[in-house]
Amino acid sequence: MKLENSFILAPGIGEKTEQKLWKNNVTHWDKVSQANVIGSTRRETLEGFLKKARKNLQVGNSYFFGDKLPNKSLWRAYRNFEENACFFDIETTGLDKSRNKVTTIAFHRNGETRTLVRGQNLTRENIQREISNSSMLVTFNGKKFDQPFLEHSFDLNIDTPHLDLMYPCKRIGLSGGLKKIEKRIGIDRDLEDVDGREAVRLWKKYENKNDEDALDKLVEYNGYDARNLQELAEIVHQRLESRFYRPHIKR
DNA sequence: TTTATCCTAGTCGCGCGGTG
DNA sequence: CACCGCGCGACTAGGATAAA
Repeated sequence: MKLENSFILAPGIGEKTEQKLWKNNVTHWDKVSQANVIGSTRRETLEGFLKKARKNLQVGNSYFFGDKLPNKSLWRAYRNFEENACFFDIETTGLDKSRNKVTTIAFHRNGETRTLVRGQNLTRENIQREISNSSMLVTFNGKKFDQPFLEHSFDLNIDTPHLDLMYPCKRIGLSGGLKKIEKRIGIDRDLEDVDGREAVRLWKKYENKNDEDALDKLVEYNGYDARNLQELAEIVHQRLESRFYRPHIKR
């Protein structure tokens, strides 16, 4: 499903009203004019809003929808903005953003993975550019870890719509950490022996002993993390759709 | 095993739109 | 005009995660 199938982003429309619309075959913005399940006052308000929404969709303004959709439903914007969605993941020297440093960041967008490395190209400007070129950020637990860590470390203020897959995963019964979820739904991963802890060691090896192989391995691991997020997003979207949309529409 | 953070889900009360 | 259902903001409780 796409944004054009959603109505809860409009003021005065909640889940119940949206489901009523769907049930009556109003499954697209373009069908609102034929809607007879809501009164004319509501319909006119809705159509006025949809006019603005169409404009913002046309120019690809994801921020408009990020503001209107509750986080719980942000996944509905994924199909509309996946082209410039940025799947990203950071590696650090530890958990504490006030004590530890970012070592590498992998950005995966439009099928390409770009990695920033501390001491080479990991700069505020490069991060800023990656973020501002993105319609939407996609992470796992990034709302609590990756984004705040970046904001603190590089004095950034990130307001790009951010789809944190951890919460949708929980809704469809997937929890226990990213690696565990990947295994459960059959996402392959090389470098199975590497985890966050090992990532810290790899960085130390590189930094202290100039071990380029360690850095290569870290970058490769970081890239897998980012790319796997895209696979996960596909699966999560599919499952959310079949659970929270399809049951409400006529076939 | 901890820590801060942000989520979802649930409840409550107010106000409004729609209905008869 | 009286009632019901819904949206919605405010609030609370509880669950789950990051990397080491």
